[in-house]
Amino acid sequence: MPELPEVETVRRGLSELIIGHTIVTAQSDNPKSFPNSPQQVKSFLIGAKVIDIRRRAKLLMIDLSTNYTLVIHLKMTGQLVYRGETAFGAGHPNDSLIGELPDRSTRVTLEFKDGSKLFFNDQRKFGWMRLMPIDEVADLPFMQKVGPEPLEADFTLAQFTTRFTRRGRMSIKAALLDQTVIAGVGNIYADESLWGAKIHPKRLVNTIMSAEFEALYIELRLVMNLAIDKGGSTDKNYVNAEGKRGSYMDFARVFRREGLECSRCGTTIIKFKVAGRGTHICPNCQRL
DNA sequence: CACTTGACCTGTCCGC
DNA sequence: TGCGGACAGGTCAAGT
Repeated sequence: MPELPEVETVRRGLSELIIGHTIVTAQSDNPKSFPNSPQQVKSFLIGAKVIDIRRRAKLLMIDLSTNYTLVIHLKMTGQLVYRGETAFGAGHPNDSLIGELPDRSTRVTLEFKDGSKLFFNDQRKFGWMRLMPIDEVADLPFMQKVGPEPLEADFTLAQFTTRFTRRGRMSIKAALLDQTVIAGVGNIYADESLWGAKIHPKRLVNTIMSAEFEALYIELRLVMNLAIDKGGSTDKNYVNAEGKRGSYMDFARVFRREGLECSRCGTTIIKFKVAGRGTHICPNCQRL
């Protein structure tokens, strides 16, 4: 499930692959995945050149020479995979997680002038891409209320702690997952950072000590930066812009490790539900 | 207003 | 082997 590190990995990969390319055709099989009208597509997407690719929280924005942008949310199973005409042809040896494209989960296909293509795949159809004027992005309700970027250099411990104060009666895990508190945290990095900070996910925010907030602030940034270094986490579906897996799961300390030993104390890791999400902890390191 | 639950989807896995 | 149901989780709308 793409969270901040996965979306950032896709952003970096796509930046290398499609900036400067001109879109010549666009096809979609599903209006929910790509709701724009044919007229909008013809006027603002076809013939447009890719100028820049940005990320905010878990959203990607592919900025175009028409002053429009493709805003994209991958949700749980979305993939953005680029294929050159020859580099990843059928049967070509590579370590891609997926095969020939398009396949049955392909929702949108963009073709560039040189014949290469960008595929938006999404098994569960929760994800979407939407063409809109660049200067209207800031007006989206989500953009109005989303919290700060946790990896920005100027994001301080004081800001981090303050963001939680209005969520005092919520569990710390629910607050971490709340995009209006901090941007980009999902289930994987919530569990991983709480283990690192030795905080039980059900602890109410107003019981968290300042030293624990400091540990969580440090761990969250550590874990997300490591995940970006490793190209993100591939649990089931996630792949980067070349269709390849991320390797953070090889370094995960609790996520999807129920039944295995905690690397810090040897206690068996357990799984249960918090805030409606599958949650993994070391019951010895993380206590209520 | 603060917070929780259900809906959106489809593929996979488990138990009978 | 087939089948029903639980489960996976990001976000928004609806409900408490």
